[in-house]
Parts: sequence; C-alpha cells; structure tokens
Amino acid sequence: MKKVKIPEATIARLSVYSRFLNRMEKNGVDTVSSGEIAKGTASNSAQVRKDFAYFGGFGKRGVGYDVIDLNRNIKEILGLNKEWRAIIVGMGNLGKALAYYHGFSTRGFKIMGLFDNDPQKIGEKIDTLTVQDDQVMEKFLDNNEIDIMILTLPAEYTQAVVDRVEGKGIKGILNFAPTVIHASEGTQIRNVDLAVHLEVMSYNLTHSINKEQE
Amino acid sequence: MKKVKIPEATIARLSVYSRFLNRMEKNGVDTVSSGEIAKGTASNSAQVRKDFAYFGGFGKRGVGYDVIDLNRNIKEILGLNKEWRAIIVGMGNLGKALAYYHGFSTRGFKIMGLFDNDPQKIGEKIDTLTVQDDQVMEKFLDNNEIDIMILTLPAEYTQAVVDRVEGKGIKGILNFAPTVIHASEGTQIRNVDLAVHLEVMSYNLTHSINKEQE
DNA sequence: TCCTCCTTGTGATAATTCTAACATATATTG
DNA sequence: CAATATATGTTAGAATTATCACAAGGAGGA
Repeated sequence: MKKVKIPEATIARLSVYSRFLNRMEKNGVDTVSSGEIAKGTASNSAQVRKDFAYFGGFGKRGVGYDVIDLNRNIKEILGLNKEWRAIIVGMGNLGKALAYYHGFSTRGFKIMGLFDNDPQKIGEKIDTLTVQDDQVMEKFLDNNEIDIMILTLPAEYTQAVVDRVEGKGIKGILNFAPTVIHASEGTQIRNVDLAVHLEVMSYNLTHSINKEQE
Repeated sequence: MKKVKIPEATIARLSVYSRFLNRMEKNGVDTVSSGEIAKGTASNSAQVRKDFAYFGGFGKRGVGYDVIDLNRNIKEILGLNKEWRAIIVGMGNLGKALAYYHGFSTRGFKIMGLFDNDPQKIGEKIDTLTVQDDQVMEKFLDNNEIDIMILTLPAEYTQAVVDRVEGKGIKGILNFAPTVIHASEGTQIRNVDLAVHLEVMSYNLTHSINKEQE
C-alpha cells in the first residue's frame, strides 16, 4: 500500500527507538530530541529524523518530540497496538528462556502455548503455562487463533513442524534453528541465528575492525 | 589491513554459509555449487560468489566448491580457527539458555564462567559449570584469559558490569539487554535485541509485506 | 584433440541506504 | 514584538550494497 519502500533497517531501528522511549516514559521525561534518541540507541540524529520522516512528522521544530505521543505512533506503525498471539515449539533451554522472557510479553506478544515431543518435558509448568504434547498442536491451533509460531527445536525437525501447521492460520514464523524453512506463500519467515553475532564479532576482533558505537 | 571494506552483511552470510557447509560435510557431500549454497541459506548464487570473491577464489569453474576446503577457508576468515573464551553474566533464563546452547561451543566459543549476584543462583550447576558470585568476577578475569563477555542481565545493571571489567582483557561484549553500553575504545560491542525480530515481523504482517525467502 | 557443458569470478550497472546541509517552524528572552 | 537559539523535516548527494550478464576456466565425452 505504501508508495515508497521503507528500509527494513528503519523498521528495526523504530523498534529500538520505541524501547528507548519506554524508558524515557518511565523516567517521566516528556520531550526528547532526535539527538537524544540517537545517543540512547547508538544511532545518529539525521538517521533518526529520516526514519520518522518515512511516516510523517511527529515532532515540533525547535522543541523535539513528545515522548508519549511519539512512542504511541511508533508502536502503531510497528503494529503493536494489537495483541499478537504466539506459540513456542521446542522446550529446550532456548525455548524455555523465550517462554519466560518478559521482553516479549511487555511488547504485546502473548505466548499462548508451549509444545514439545519429549515426555519428560510435557506437563512441565513454565510461568503460567504447561508444556503440551506436540501431537495436540494442530488441535490447539484449530481452537485458538494463533498468529506467530516460534521455533526453538533442532534444525532437522523444523520443516516437519512447519508442514504440519500449514493452513492453521499461522502468519509468521520466527525460526531459531540454523536452517532454511519453506512455508506457504504469504507466511512471513524470519530466521534468527544467534551464533552469527558471535562469529561477526570473531571476525571483527580477528581483523581488528573497530566499529564505533556512537 | 584489508584494502576494500567488506560489508558486514557479507560476514554474517559467511557465518550462515559455514553452518550450511557443516551440514553438507556431515552428509558426506564433497562438492557444492554457489546455487546450492544459495538455496540452502536463503541467498542467491551471485551473492554467494560475490561474498567469496572478497577473499579470493575458492572454487573451480565448471565444478563448484570443495565443501571441506571452502568451509575451512570461511572459518579461518571468520577467525574461528582459534578458540574464543567467554563468560556469561546474568543467569536468568536467557543466560542459562546460552550456557547450555551447543550452537556456541561447536563453533569454537568456549564458555569459561557463569556469574550472577543472586544468592539463589550462585552455586547452581549448569552443564559442566557452576554459577559464581559476580563479586569474584574481576579476580576470575585476572586469573583466566577471557576474550568475550556475554551480558544477559537487566538493562539497568549492564553498564556497571561493563565498567567493572575495564582493563581486564575483554575484547568483545555481546549485549542482550536493550540498552546502549559504553566501553573503552577498541572493545567490540554488539547488541542483540530479540524483540526486534518479532517487531519487524509485526510490522510486515500489519502492512502485508511479503518477504520472499528464496 | 576438439567440442560442449557447466559453474566460477568479475566488471558494469542498478538499487538501496545513509549522511550532510539547510530552510522552515517554534519557543523564549529582553 | 523583534531577535535569537534550537531542533525538525527534507532535498540532494555520497556511499554502500546487491544484481546482472558474460567472459574465462575446467571437466568430460566423442
């Protein structure tokens, strides 16, 4: 629908800005400048303004941005004014960590179900949820409207799980396994590979690349 | 030292390629083409070849790439031929998950110590390690050569920890807290914000952006 | 050996993304 | 009410990154 294509990097930064603004809100700050946002998020002021400009003007010249107002706008842009309902499949350590992770729930992502195929894990209580047998996952998806599936299982099992939920209303898949998965047209897939970060760091350290964080 | 600046995106992709090559190695495949690598890593063949070209020619025209040879080359480029020694500070769920995470150890990142300030957590055994009181962290760093510090603690505590390890030989910091941290010149800082991925997905779903994964 | 097929490596081109600079708008002060 | 200081919004330009297209190298078969 949008005329101009918005860089994904801009979207990612909006997400970071928003978390910074949350902190400002909590601290009772009511106005910030693009420069302050930049400093708090390892960006630069021109970038910050440019990012906002894609969506219109949120600030007042000579003054800055109203923290609450700006944050509300960003959240709306990001689609965080609705509640997203997710399940986590694979209750290994990472799955558990994400199930407990408050950084998701406080941003509008509600974990509705946890699944695993390991009898030892099934029945285990994690926060307010109980790990379910992954055999009942399809039925669960029929009875509950779930938007997002978070995959935290070994690479070799991921595609099978994706195939099983085909047509069950899952709109997005966040895949932590280091493997490419295929889903039907229109299902949003995002791969998160935690090792990449360490390996890029390894590269930078090895070649003494000083990435300034200013 | 390098003449041409290599895109960070290239480095990140090399990391992904390498994991794909690991799998090929395990499957006994001995030659792959750029097209096959592309298919297995959600990239495209020209991109793959270009990425390699920054570092020289690893393949044979008409044939492809020797899996083992290419993988060794990539790992060397990434600096993974040495062992990186790391500690994790903050033994919440994410910290624990990373402590258990084999995706790090199998890539040459050895977790040497775990720290927390919660008496309940101190002494807890995680895999082969025991959580230590974070008060002894400085002494631990004096006695052990540690390259990397992984931070998985609440945003408000991160900077204090970073300040405490100043001058203790830490070369890189992988920060999972959603806040900017400052370290001395030359210390590599990488921020990983898990919520960003979900929020970008939220944006894409909200604006029905179909990112093809081909 | 020659011919065909295949896949790399690369130079040119296109697209994207970031940076810089400045004109415009707002608040404040005297 | 004018002058000044401040910070936004935006346009133009620079830099980076990705894509394309093809020439060149190598393998294998006739």
